Amino acid sequence: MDERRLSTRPTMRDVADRVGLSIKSVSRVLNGDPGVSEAKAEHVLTVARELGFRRNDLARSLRLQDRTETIGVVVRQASTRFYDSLIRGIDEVAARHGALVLTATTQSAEREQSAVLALSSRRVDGLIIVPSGEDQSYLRAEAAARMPMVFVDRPARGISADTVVADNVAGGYAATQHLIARGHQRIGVIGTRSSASTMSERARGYRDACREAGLASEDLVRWNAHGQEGAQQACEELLGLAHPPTALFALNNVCTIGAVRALQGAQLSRQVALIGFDDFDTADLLNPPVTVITQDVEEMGRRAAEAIFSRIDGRPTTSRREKTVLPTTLIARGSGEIEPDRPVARRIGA
Amino acid sequence: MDERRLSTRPTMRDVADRVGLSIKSVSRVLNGDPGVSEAKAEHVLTVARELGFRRNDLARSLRLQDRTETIGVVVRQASTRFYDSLIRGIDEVAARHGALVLTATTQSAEREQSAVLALSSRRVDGLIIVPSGEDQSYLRAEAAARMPMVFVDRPARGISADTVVADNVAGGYAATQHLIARGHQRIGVIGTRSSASTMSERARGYRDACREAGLASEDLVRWNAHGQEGAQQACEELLGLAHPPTALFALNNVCTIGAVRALQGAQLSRQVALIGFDDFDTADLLNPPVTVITQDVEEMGRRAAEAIFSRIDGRPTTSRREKTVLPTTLIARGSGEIEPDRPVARRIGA
DNA sequence: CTGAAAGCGCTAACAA
DNA sequence: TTGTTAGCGCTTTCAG
Repeated sequence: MDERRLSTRPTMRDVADRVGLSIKSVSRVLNGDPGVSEAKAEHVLTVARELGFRRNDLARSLRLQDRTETIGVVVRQASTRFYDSLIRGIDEVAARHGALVLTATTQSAEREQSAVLALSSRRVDGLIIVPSGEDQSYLRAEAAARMPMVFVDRPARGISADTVVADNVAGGYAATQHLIARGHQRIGVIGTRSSASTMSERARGYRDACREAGLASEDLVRWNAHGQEGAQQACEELLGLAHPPTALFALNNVCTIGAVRALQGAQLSRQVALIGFDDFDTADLLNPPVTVITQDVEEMGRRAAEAIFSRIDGRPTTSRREKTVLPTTLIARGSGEIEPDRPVARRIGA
Repeated sequence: MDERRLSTRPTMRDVADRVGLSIKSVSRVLNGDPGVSEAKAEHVLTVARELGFRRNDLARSLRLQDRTETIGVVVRQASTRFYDSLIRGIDEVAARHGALVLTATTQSAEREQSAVLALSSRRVDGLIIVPSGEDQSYLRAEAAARMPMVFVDRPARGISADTVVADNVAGGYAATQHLIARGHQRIGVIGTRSSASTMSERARGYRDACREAGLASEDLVRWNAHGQEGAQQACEELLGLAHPPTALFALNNVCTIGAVRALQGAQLSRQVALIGFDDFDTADLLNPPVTVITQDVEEMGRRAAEAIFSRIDGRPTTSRREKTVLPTTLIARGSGEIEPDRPVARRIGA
């Protein structure tokens, strides 16, 4: 109705003046504190609504000594499915605790630090971080101040903190085992950065399984397959070897899709088996349907959030760091069950 | 090194005391303001680092009258690809403006309001909202206070504000036209909520094209196909009709994947054409590859962010509402080019 | 039931 | 170059 001067938002002062009460009484009403007569409380509420009052949580949190009822999440935007499920899990728990979840996404590992520190400066009550940078020692001050924080997917480096991860080694082992059991002797691996712990652990599981079966492995591992194109190229290179692998193990989502692309593109005389780490929406719709190792990312989010809130609520022996390792599961859909040297059927259509 | 008492984070006061300077000088140094001798500045920086000082941005923003250098984004977690690209576009622009992008995701339309208002109470400088609720009039107070806000994907209801949307009608029209041009006379449509403007507009485009071609349309539209399962069922129902459609138009991502599932599952004697609204990662890997209508979601994010910042920076004639409509593009991959009554080729493999 | 005063951590305005 | 004072909007004593 009335044209306010210029983006000045009403304060409790304004409401109090309009109602003819003290600012404190207004505060009480607006926070549902007892000790204000029904009639006056009603009036305050009405006026607050008329004025479009929104409590300034900056001021409130400042006064409340850094309780912002907010937890910050920092993720690098890459494997989308991972992010989605993670947030879903976190949200579920945070909602129960009445906290707002604020996510900052970073497009590159370099920006991780600034995003995290920005959140810290805004005094979030806790931090859930999917580390993408090489080193998290920049969080030492927060650790010293006992800010609750949990690292998800990979452990932090340069600092000790709670961690929630999948059992990547076991997942890599299971995938490889699955292929070996079907007779594969040459299994190619496509991964992004060998420096990322998730990647290196999945590869370790692969190597363990190969060693146990008495197979060579190292010469069939291709790192630095970045993006779908990179993964596709790495696969094509593997498939072009004089003595090519009969099966592939893609260490993440993006690599898997790149591999599918490579396999569909190449005119191969033999079908090549494929197992991918991490599930994706259309995995069962591809031809052949893609066998994957899944991790329960939503559960990772839930566990991470629970860890945060138990620290926030100051659960007893708070100083010990906890590392939660969640199991992985193999979902057989077809691509991982292809046997070595199985001839390719005729293509559909044209 | 030293064990702080209990999660009390150091303030400028602490730094000042340690250095033997006034709090104001510390403030100057920490904000890169001029007027402090090189030597003392150096000392301040060192001590601040030792203490693990992080400026309290709650206090800073409070003092600075609601400039938090933060913009809030509210999305409902549903079509993941949409969200990802949107944030990427927003981040790009926000980074140029030195602002932090904080995203609150809601798992249901009902929580949209509380997430938005929580952000508003935290005094973000601007709000980018992908509305999922039916009514946004709860934002009247923010509008009155001239808080910069932009609605993306759908316009707001109950309030007038800047909007960035795709040309959904044109997209729906193009998809339908494309099918009609290939001889289809019965085109089925699968959508979620007819109350969502995106959905209804895409359907309008469909109807326009049908009418122009003199085709009946209404009896082949199926609403309330929620989730992949719902979409799949709706498709199966359409395909089971006595006089089934020869082509399908899926109004969003999820519907498209559900449709693919239905088409793969059904043992049809004739191939059915399919066009989906909105692209997805593996669309070109499916069999047949899926023809889609794409919208440039990243650009939507960029435009939205630019609109926000131009309001924040108080660009002149600020009071007019702007509606940006971005074009859509049809990407032909195969599924949309199938002609009516084309027999199904033999399936690969088993 | 109601209110006055103090202060959370910071910065702008104004001295010195 | 440096420091003092006041106050952002709120909540917590502690009095009326």
